[in-house]
Amino acid sequence: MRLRVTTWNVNSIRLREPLLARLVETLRPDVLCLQETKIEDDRFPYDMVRRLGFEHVYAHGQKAYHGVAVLARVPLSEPRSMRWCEIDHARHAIVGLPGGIELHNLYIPAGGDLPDPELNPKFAHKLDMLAELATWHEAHRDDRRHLILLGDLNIAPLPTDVWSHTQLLDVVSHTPVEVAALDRLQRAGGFVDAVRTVIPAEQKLYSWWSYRARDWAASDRGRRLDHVWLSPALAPALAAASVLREARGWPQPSDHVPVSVDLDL
DNA sequence: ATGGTAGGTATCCTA
Repeated sequence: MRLRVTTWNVNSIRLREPLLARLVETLRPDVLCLQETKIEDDRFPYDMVRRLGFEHVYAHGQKAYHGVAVLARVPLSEPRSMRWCEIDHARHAIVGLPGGIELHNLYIPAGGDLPDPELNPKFAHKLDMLAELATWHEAHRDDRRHLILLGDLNIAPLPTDVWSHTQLLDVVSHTPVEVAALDRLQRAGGFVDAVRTVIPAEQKLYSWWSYRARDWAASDRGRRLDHVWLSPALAPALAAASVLREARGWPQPSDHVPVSVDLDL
């Protein structure tokens, strides 16, 4: 069985119905993981996503901010959420997928503008959530398990994951302290960066472009903030990975584009 | 160096 799993920060699900339809036409993902749905669960557009072919849905959202959801053509098991840093943000959905896979859909805090946890509580929250996740994965690691960790991690770890490594070293999303926190989480689960397995680290690769650019494509000042990681036992199933750059040019776009992997199970 | 845009909400927050 081949499973296509896609992650996409939609920046409001209510505004993206036409783009979700276009994504389904373009990629036909079997599992579509969303972040920044910005809607409470009882108002989630279940009918709309069912019309797009996703019969199985787990939404974990809140009003106006954050919110994650998993839409699937295949059955989901044991849907649940996790709460971190004793803050009630909807940032983490977990579901079981066929083949004994456990999927973690994450929306890591963006972290504000100032990269100093003493002065900026949003940056402190970002580092704290990453640290708590790392500790959790260290404690629960079992290399026989099939895990997918994906989502908007709001960090571009490699020099080629940003348009200018030197100019972004003190910009939140690419600071050394964030990259170290993300590395610790990756090592905690032994996770393989699926997209960089397929697309070499020498190649510039972005999944987000600011809305504020006059011409996002011409300036191309992007960052790779969206990731798909696989646990060691699942990594051999990786068959393909891609970033749908063209989606940034679709009408009324999200500032993020979909990132996908194909798994042969 | 600064400000630029988008989305949700209810007048300013977050990204």
